[in-house]
Amino acid sequence: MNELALTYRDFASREATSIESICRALVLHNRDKIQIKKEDRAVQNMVRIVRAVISLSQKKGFQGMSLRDLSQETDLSMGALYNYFNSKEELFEMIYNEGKTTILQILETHATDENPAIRLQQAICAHLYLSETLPRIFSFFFMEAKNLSPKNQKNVITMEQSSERYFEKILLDGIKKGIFQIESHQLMAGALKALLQDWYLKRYKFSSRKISVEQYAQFVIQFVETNLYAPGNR
Amino acid sequence: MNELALTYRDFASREATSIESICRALVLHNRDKIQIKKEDRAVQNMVRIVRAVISLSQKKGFQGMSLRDLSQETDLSMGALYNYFNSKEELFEMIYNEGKTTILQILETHATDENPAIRLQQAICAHLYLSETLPRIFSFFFMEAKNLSPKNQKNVITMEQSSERYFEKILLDGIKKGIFQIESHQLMAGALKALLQDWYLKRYKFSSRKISVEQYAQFVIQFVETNLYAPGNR
DNA sequence: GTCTATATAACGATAGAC
DNA sequence: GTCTATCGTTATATAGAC
Repeated sequence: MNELALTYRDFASREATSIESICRALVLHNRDKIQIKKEDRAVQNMVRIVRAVISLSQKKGFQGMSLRDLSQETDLSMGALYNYFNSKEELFEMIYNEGKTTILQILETHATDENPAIRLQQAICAHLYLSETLPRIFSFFFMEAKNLSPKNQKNVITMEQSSERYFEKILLDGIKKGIFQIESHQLMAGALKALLQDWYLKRYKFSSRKISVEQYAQFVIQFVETNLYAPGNR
Repeated sequence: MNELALTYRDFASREATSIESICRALVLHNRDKIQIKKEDRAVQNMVRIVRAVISLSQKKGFQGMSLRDLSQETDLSMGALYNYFNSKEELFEMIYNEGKTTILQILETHATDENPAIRLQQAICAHLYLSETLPRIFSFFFMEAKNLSPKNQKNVITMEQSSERYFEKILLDGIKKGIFQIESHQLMAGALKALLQDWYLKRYKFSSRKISVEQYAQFVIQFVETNLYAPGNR
């Protein structure tokens, strides 16, 4: 087995990403909307709320989740919930925006090598490891993006495509430096993104087959690289 | 450009798949649930209903779609709608089951060559062309499968995985005959499925880049085949 | 076969006691 | 800071006129 450019262990030790850390940032960024004064209590309960939202959305969709469902799942009354947000829609946007910020930040932190071949491997690993840590957040974003209000719909495209553009840039750099031989960096980046998404959208499949995230990273890198260096590629 | 094992033109001329034909089958299979006696009228209005369901679900999800929305979009009153189904959940299941049957049938019809290399190309093309004809139905299935009642959840897995298993079988056959050299036919089939799903889940992307379904078919075949014949493959 | 009108339940959201 | 009680609205579903 080849060495991975980034191991899950290394990634996990450098990034303490969790729902907790996202919720702390979320509380700080929305101090005006959240009426609870004690920060620790606000974060603590927001964690329960976010966990419940993601879990219930997975079962019936965000629109299908009622605030009574949410109240029951969090053991907070309806009245209490409304101290943490002003409307159901606002709750969605708080979660969405905070997750988006966190994810994009982390992806850019880990792929830094100046050799595009290595940078590509780092980016693939970082994306997979992050979605391994927060699989339900990733699939929540993918499945519920349509619930964003029209004014925020632009951001969806930005989020959905921004990581793809990041891969495109790496591929372009590799082509320019004569390392990669490919015809369409756009199709290639899109295909790569599809393979990365599969990891969190079909989680049950991989876990039932006992495939680890590092094994899958290795597979994806191999699968893509075969096409980057094959001269017959169209 | 290599010749495709199956062109879109050939596929389209053999298959007259459309929402209309699916709705006709749907009406016939649910004669007990639909109270409209004249078949033609039933089919005609069911087409409007199904189109509206898929369109509204795309915007706000099936759960987020109210029957008032549906009434407005179809120009049928609430009362009239209930002559076509007995509950919102039943409507969902009628559409889901009928689409599932149709799709699986068609996929199996087109990949028949005894050479696994060619059969694989045929299956890839058939899957892409069918999802090109009915893109919104495919993404409806993917996004809304969670709305199935628990007793039908088993079927989801069957539907989601049955086409993947079909690809697995082709790959296994190719390995046995010494044509393909791959380590894990399961990972390979999964990756292939992810690439095929990308076509209907990210439709806006491909259409804005003016990539035709045949171009994408060519790309996917190339992308996968490079890995089937590369001896370095893990 | 389709309509209008309505029954009944659940929804998001708020007010005020504690 | 959280609760209970309840507001006004909207949901699914049905009944009966045409």
